[in-house]
Amino acid sequence: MSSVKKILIADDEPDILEIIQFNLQAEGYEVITAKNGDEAIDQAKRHLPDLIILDIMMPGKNGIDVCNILRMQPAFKEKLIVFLSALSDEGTEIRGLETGADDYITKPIRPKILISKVNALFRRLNKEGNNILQHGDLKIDREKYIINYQGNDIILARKEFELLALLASKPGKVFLRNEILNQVWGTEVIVGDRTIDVHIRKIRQKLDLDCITTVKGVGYKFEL
Amino acid sequence: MSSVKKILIADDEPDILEIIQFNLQAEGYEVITAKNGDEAIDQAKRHLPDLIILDIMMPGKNGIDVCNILRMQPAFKEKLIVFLSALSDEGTEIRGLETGADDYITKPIRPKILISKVNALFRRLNKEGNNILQHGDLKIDREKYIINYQGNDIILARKEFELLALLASKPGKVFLRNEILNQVWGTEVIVGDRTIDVHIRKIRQKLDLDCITTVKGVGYKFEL
DNA sequence: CATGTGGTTAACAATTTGATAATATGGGAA
DNA sequence: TTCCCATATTATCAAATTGTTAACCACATG
Repeated sequence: MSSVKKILIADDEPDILEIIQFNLQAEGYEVITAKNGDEAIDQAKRHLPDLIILDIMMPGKNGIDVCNILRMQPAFKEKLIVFLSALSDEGTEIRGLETGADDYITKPIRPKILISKVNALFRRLNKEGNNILQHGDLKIDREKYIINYQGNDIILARKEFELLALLASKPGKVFLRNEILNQVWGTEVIVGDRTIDVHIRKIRQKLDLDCITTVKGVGYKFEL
Repeated sequence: MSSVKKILIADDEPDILEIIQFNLQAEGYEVITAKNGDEAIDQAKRHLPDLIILDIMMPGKNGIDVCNILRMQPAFKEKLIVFLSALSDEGTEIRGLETGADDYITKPIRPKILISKVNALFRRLNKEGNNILQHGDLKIDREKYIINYQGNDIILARKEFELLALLASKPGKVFLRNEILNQVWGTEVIVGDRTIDVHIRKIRQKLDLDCITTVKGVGYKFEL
């Protein structure tokens, strides 16, 4: 299973904020809120949400402005952005879609439809074949062969990467030294026991983070 | 520019069919129509449209049925499918999205919004496999076999071009040497391993730009 | 036929990686 | 405490991988 998705909602009407937040949380999403455009940009940068729902009509920076600003930054080029607005104003709706939003939701909010749309967006995103493990601030992208911790890319050598990816594929599970050898080195190759330790060491060193626990006499496990 | 997109519209109400057809054609799309579900499936198979707009309420097979049937076939797994229905019936709307539709348009049709949505859908789709790849100052025109960097055309030989185009088709993704061989050279041909390196070298040389990263023991990736 | 281009390969250089040996550390049992 | 054992750490070296250059062949073109 992939990790919990973060959703940022920006709207100046507290009622709407609450309705959406409630429904999305009930669906298992992690929700962050913002009461205006500037706060939305702030929160977006801080939390790097997977989906951003922007009300178009907001005091100060409106939703379209926010979208434009965010889309300029690489971190938000590929994120999902959805607009929210009153059914009536057709003009802004069009501008919204042209700006590079991924969908459009009209008020009044119909919770079930909201949730369906959100689910559909994520489903579509996942189809794009993402191979990313995420646990907290740690992202392991098996396609890009990149580890990212708190926004910084960390480069691991092949064996190191594969070892970490294996352990992180089932957080909490203790992998026996044998399992590790089979999965990472294959059944053909025979290497000494210390070899694993050395690789574990290098991972721990490069990721300045205590995420691999030794279970003495058994093996290693990944956890935060 | 990429090729003209084909759109199939299925609705049992001739008026609506005509409105949509007129507007989309005015926007430069190629339009195919169907008056019911069976005809829609027929036309879809014949023309392989890029986008299918299905009215939910149709005599015989309804839109959801059609969607389900088409989605079963590999050729339509990745195509865009959009539902069309009266604003009122919330239940079917949800079922529609759960079925695997990409969006939802409510009647009455508002032409401008319809067009914006359609454009937005294609824009999103084009982010992936298009004929013109653009990343920063680098343009890769797969149709014309031309690379343009900061306004200057750069001439690459065919293999060089195809190799770069492949890597750039998924920025960040690491392509294994095997993948590269299969995609650029085909499965029949067998060439030595150094061949890839040499082509990579020539690309790096001609594009005075550090955009190809070596991932040792794994492959190469494109990124800025 | 001379010339140029594209594609492949061989040969060697440069670099990185991974395995091992040697040694240190730390927790638990006697 | 002292010993034992499993793991941690470090440095080192061999092997694997990639980079670079030049040479070669095929083929098209004038």
